Amino acid sequence: MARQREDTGLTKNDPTKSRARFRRETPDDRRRQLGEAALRCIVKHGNAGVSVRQIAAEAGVTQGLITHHFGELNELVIYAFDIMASEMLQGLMNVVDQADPTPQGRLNAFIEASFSSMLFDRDVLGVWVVFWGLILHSPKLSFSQQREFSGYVKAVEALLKDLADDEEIAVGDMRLAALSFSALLDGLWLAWCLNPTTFKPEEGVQLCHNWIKGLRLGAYA
Amino acid sequence: MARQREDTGLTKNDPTKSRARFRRETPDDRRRQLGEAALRCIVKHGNAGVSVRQIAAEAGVTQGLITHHFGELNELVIYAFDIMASEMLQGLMNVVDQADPTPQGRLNAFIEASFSSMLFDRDVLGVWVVFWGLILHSPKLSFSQQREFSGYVKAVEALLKDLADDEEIAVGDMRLAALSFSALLDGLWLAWCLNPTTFKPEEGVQLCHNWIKGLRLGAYA
DNA sequence: CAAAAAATTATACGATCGTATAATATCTTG
DNA sequence: CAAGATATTATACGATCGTATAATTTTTTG
Repeated sequence: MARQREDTGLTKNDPTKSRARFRRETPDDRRRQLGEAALRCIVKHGNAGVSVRQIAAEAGVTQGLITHHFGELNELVIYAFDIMASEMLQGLMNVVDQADPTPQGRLNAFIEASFSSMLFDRDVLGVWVVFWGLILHSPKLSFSQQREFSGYVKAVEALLKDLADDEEIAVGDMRLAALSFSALLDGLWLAWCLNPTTFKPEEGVQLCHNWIKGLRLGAYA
Repeated sequence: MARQREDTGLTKNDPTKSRARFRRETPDDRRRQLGEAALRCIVKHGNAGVSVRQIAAEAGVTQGLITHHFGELNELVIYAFDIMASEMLQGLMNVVDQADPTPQGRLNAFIEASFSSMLFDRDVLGVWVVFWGLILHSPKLSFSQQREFSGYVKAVEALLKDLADDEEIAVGDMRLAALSFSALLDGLWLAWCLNPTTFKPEEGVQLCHNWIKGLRLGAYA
């Protein structure tokens, strides 16, 4: 029996303008498009979205392109993770940099942004959860995550250190304090996304301020 | 061309003793065995372990049994989640109940157990991460998780309330305080499992005590 | 001990999966 | 404008997936 031709699900890659049937793109551009398509697939279908065919279709391209540009699917996944992680931290720090340039103002902006729809979003968590699962089983991806997490905690540590310096708060180990605050943020994020009826984002903001009050009162001296 | 017979991968289900080729079990027993086999598969292979064939092989049984006892795979997954979640909370509370029966002793035991290998384990997180991913896309599983999380936070709240009553600590909203402490624990757990070099479990315990010190100093009044 | 009940196996079907290979189309360059 | 470089498509292969169905085996029961 003859094998049936596979359906590519191809829909896009419009040359738009010329009569060409597809457009050639710079490897960098195409890789970026594929990375972003991968993120959209993960948002839509979770782990099931991590698939050569689905991602290629989402990018409006045939499957072979992924092999061509990334060798294997896992490499595309790592690339997509780096896109997402860096964009997220970038977005967060942009908000901070546009805030009132006092230690208090910057930290407040960081907290508000953390509980805004930019991060406090089930779709966003969904993507992270998929990556966490992969990180636990892929050394390469684990390495990327370590870089990302280190950058995040360092940013938090800088914010807290500025506050502590400004207000002369005694803190024994600033790295640990930053770790604690990061963990609080992540934990609240996780809890809310898994079950948004548990508490309101404003209550999350309040709890962050309570944590900072503890810092001010010397709980971490 | 004739279709090739599928390999069942069957290895167990020994009748051991009689000459029977397989053993009939109570539906309850078999369901439990399949649930535990599912958890082992998830530990070993992450999301990829959630598969009828792999779970059946792990349980030493053929695939049809899963359809027979659960109808569809998703139902088995929900059952496995309930097994894991209830065993975890149960194990935690057993430790607490065997501790020095003062509010301080019980809370300390809870913290120590949270950072012991019972929970602070990459394999354990790996299972949770898989379930989180499924919870975000399965309403039925989401419902199970809400029950589980509610029970967990209530337990934390009871521990904190006993401490606050005993030491006459002012706490504005005990539910929110418990939510914060739970989030801290979860966040540290997540961070450490994804990258165990970030901090030492003892440092995590220290951070919990710092949080409680903040509570004592009135940060949540 | 025969017969009914139901737990379990056996098998099949159609989908989708990741990757490899060769053909083809587009774009750049001389 | 021809020709080379390579981005892209087209196609194939074998594996695994979830579920449905029917045959078989064990166990209970009358």
